[in-house]
Amino acid sequence: MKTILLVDDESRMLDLLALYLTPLGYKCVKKSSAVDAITYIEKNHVDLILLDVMMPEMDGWTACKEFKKIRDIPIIMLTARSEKPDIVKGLKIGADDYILKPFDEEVLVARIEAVLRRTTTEEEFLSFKGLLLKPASYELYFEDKEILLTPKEFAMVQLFISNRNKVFSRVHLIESVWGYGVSIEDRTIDSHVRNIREKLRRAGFPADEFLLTVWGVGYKWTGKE
Amino acid sequence: MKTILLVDDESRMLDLLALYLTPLGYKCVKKSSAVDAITYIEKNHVDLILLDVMMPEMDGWTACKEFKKIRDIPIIMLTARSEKPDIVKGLKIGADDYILKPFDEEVLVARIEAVLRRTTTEEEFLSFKGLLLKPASYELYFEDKEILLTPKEFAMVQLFISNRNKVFSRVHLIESVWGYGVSIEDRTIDSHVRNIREKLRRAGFPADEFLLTVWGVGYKWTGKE
DNA sequence: CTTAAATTTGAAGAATTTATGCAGAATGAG
DNA sequence: CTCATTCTGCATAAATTCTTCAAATTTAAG
Repeated sequence: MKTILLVDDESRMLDLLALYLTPLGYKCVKKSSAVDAITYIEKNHVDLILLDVMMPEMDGWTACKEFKKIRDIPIIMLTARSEKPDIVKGLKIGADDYILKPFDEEVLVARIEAVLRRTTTEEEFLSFKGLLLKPASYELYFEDKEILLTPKEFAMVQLFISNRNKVFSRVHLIESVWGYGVSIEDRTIDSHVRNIREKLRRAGFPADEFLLTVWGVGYKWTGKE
Repeated sequence: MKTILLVDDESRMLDLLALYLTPLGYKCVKKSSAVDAITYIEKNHVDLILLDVMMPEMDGWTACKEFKKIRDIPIIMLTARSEKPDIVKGLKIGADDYILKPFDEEVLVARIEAVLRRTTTEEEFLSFKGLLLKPASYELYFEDKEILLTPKEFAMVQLFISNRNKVFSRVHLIESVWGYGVSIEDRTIDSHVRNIREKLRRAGFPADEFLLTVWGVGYKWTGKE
């Protein structure tokens, strides 16, 4: 069962959304502020966030960025404004889609399903030759020894391990880990790769055999099973 | 380079779309009817279709279904800002996204890139008499032995193997591998060809039988299967 | 068989890309 | 606010690839 986090300052809207979605088999969690939502996300599993753009304390754009910092959960923005800059803004910040208010049930459901369909690939944990990566708790182990990774490092390792043998260009890495439209120097990627290798090595994992440099192209994690 | 097929009965709209997209490096193909579009799709590679909903002979919904029958190409519908139920209709039929008219350049591009990013499939591979080339991982094998290629070498081998029996002039090779407008000596091509042959030969693959010199013209990769 | 043109080959410098050390900036916790 | 961590990116060195030249060789044609 998928969990959808509803974030809106109007309780009427929260009720309405839950009314539509609960009968379809979604577990709905209502939060009336971004702050509450963040607190919830940090400790619970959420499959999708429905986020109202216009809220008093923290606006939707800021909230969206904050959510993405914590974990990469798909976000659909609910916006009353149909102005184009906002749409672009949302997509660049990392929103996966947006729905214009007022909406009708069909639009809502179609959008939600579309987003879930294309983002649902999360696994409980990833393992690779003694490495055990738990996305939910942000933990990485090598033979029961924990390797402490920073958020960026973790995101990169996760991306690599779940896409083995695929070469990622630095641009691609930036888009995947930092998000669309973020400008980061290529050398910064190198720095993170170095740190990852270092940490893995120090834990006893032969990083140099698996996290490879593809000269002139990017990096890839090699190896089968 | 990605190819975008533009389908609209209004030539002004076709021109406008192409005007936006061509400078961004997309190859645009304009068709003024769904029928023409279908004919084109059947015989050509297309990465994305921008499809206007309102057209005289065959409407966008029908067209969308017809396109999907031929091949699963991502489709973005261009739809008037008024009709909301249509959005659902489109998504259910198989459209990947929609753009409301009138749109501006930023929205258009953001949408297109978003769709391309999430529909671009990968991990095809090319094989040829014991050779196995994997573009996604930048790997080339001959009978389970890996052959390490540099970026230029890899691009050339990929080009040759995917265009067997076709003669490439040095000028053509430069345009394909280095890109338009890059000035490179013809001899440089020869050097790369030599290095490729050398590496293949050393791995046990009879390169001299397949990567042939066409005297006075260029090079070609020969062979069927 | 001879000659001119094209290609192959060897070698080396040029150019590009990556690794690494380091430090300031940004971020987050208390 | 202060301190610790993380992020970012520069500078330099090291590694790899790219490009070109020129000599040797091969090819096509008369």
